[in-house]
Amino acid sequence: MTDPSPAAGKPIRTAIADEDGIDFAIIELFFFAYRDFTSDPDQILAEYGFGRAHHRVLHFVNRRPGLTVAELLDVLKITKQSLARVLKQLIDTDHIVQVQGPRDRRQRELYPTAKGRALALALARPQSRRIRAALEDSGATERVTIERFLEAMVNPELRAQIDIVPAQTSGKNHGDH
Amino acid sequence: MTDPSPAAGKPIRTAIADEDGIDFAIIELFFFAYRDFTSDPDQILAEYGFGRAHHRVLHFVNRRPGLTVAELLDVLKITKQSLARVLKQLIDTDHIVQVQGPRDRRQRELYPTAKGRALALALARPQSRRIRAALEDSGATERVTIERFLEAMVNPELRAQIDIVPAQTSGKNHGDH
DNA sequence: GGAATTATGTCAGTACTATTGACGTAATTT
DNA sequence: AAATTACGTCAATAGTACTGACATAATTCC
Repeated sequence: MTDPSPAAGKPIRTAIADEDGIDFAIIELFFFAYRDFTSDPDQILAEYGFGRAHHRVLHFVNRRPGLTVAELLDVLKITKQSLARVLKQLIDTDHIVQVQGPRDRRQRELYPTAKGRALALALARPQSRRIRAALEDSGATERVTIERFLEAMVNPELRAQIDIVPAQTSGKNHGDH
Repeated sequence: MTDPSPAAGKPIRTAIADEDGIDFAIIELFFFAYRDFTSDPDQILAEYGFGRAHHRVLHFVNRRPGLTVAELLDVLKITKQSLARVLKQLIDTDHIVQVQGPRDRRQRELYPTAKGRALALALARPQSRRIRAALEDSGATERVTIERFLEAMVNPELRAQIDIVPAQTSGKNHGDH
């Protein structure tokens, strides 16, 4: 069980290099960065018995209040069934409310409650703090550089969704490219 | 079921803004970017009946050939039980071989086979392509800026692990800080 | 040498997130 | 009136993770 079976291939003892010009450094960093990035809210969510799926729903309902279930499914790229349980829990715990669509009464517009808004903020706070610290640490004076890079990492056909994000109520906006 | 129950909070109709200076733009971009970043290898993995966990194991075994099971657990920050199934499958399919530790015979050093090396490369290729394209698209001439930012996003105590990555066989290395 | 510790493997049970497929209801569109 | 759309729900399944417990072999400590 310890030694490879006779048929098995021989062990390769050299580390994978930048063969074919593959950027292993950034691939790996992206993994570590995202894992730690999500670990902050995970701890808060656990107190509520929630998971990451709840976070994502809560985030987008706060970002685009009034979006419909179909729109939410499209943004999250998950199935109706996957959303169902999570959304139901958020509604039952009074973090999100459904309002019948004004034009189309089949639709359910999703809005955060004050409670849901507060939780979304609490979840985002440590993430934002981490980002700010990282920008300072790394000496990236240009926040925009990071923003553009991340946006360029997203599939082109999805970038439209991102730009849907409404103009902020604060004065800050960074153009609608 | 459509209208909120009487006890429920009222819907908040304004989008969450940069309240408290929270960087929602980058939070959201990070989510989209990582999702698309992982979607490329996911498709390849599906052909083998593998998932993301297999990818991560394969990646690190290729990056640090000869690491032990304990070291792998430490890097991935998962439990022995979570690793077990995935590692077993990779060994059974001849992507990874175990070699008894030379000094400590309790240890199992993990090495990729030629097959495992090839799969790791195939999985990394589209990811690296996406990164390169994103750097060009976003006009980020400084790859290092992105690298530093991502590294700064990682928990400080974990950065040591990242630096363990051995010097590449190619001439390229970026200091061993 | 014997005891404690370490490295690994395995078993049982559970949780969360996700999937596909099917079906039902109400509302809108054709 | 018929077809389509939006939503909700049921059943079954998969992948990844968890905790806790236990076994074996090898090493280290006293």
